[in-house]
Amino acid sequence: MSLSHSSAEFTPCADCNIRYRAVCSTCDNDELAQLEEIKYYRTYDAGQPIMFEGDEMHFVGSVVSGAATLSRSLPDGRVQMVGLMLPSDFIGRPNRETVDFDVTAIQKVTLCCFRRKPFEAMVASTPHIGQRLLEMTLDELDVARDWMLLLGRKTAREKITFLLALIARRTADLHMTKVSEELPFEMPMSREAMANYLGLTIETVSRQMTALRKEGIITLAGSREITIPDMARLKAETGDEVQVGALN
Amino acid sequence: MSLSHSSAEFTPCADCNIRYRAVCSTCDNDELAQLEEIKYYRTYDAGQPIMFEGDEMHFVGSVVSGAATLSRSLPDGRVQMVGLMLPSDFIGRPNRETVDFDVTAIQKVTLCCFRRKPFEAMVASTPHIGQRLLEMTLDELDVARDWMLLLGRKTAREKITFLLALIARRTADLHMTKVSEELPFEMPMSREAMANYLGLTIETVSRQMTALRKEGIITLAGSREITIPDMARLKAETGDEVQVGALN
DNA sequence: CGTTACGTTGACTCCCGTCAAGATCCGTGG
DNA sequence: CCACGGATCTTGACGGGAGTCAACGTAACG
Repeated sequence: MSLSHSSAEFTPCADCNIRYRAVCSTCDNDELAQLEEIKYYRTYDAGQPIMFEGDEMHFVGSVVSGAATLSRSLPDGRVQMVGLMLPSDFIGRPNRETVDFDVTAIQKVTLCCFRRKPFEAMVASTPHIGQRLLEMTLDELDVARDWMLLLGRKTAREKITFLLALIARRTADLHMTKVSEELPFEMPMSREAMANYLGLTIETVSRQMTALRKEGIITLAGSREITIPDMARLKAETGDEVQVGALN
Repeated sequence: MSLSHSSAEFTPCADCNIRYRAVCSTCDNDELAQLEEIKYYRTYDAGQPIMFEGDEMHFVGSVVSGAATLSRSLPDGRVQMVGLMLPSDFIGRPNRETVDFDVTAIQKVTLCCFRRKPFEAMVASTPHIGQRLLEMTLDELDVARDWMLLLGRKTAREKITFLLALIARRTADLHMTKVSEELPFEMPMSREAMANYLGLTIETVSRQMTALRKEGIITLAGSREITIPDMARLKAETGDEVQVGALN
């Protein structure tokens, strides 16, 4: 038999790399012990589906490592990414029977899963978890609203440069490099995923990438190895910054 | 002195029309009494600003009647609506000092306000409120994600017909009319608000409305009085439905 | 009746999507 | 090791949908 996922080794919560950022970050030791009872790990390879829209939701859980996407589609096949789930992000919704978007691994991803029913019981009995979940959900809502501004009002170039700046910044944060100087990073997603994130076609994504390269705003080595020689110059293209030197 | 808002008569929570849907819906009598201590009403006329992005958030609260919008903007003035707040919806975010979008009344709106600090204390001490707030926030996130699909992937015509169907349905729900037959309703927002909702220009909105009128999909009496002779026909234009009769 | 805000319509432009052809990368197997 | 095939990415030609700019209509209101 070939499962679409595999189980991974058990890590004690105390040693977990997302211990202080995930839904469990405000739990005390007793609460962690309870969670440890109902948790298990799963990993999915890049490209593998994790859940399908309409499926029964058997578990909820946190992204421990890697990346997954949430996406919604129209009946004719158009797809829009609606969530990019990175380490510490929480997937699934308590008190909801079915999944309401497709969840897909875009990199090899490890999830810390909780069976839904016991988790719901814990949310009800453990205010800490509910409070943290509220905080995280409000943050996600904020992100979603910025994303709406991007989808509704930004040009293709602004969308692309915004995404590049976002990923570059996150990579820099992760590696503790300073943003001031030359910034090389790897794009964690395909052109198609970028297009679905930004509400564009892959052709437009590709053309914009080429244009940015030709203008020297980015350097490409292969399609995913990107260097940003001048972050300010990139940021100036996102539409988010006031243009200081602008005439009028 | 002319304030941008006025205070409204006090209504006991027990008599409130959003008693069973708002953030307080799961509160018991004691908890309601506590809320009643810190609540006050405010009304704003159509078009009036309620909060500005960046302002200190002095209060949070529920929409009791009327409608307000949340919107984000780019420095050059482009605007995207990111929330449409209707009766029972909750405005503001506990544990956040500043407002992060503009809040504007689009109809005469009455808010049931709670001073932020005491409300935060209640959220911390009253699990009921936090749980309800979590539920409502998750619902909003769902709405935001559908909205992202609309903004990123739908055509102008699909956007418009979706919005018309949405408002028509909500009006029908409110008046308990059956959706089967001819459905007249009033658009609660200007062409500009529609454009900001949909990520379009007012000209495109106007043109699409005219086109729909000429095709007999809607009837217009004035710019806001709309009748839908055949709901199925409107829905078929939204892109959300599988087209049963479609060849291939 | 003038003023002002709001909505409609037209002419034109251009950005981005569509369709199609190549190019590049990569894993698999002969 | 190289050939093959498929997936992914790039590039080009082209067209159309939606934006821009401008003029005009219409409704609301003092």
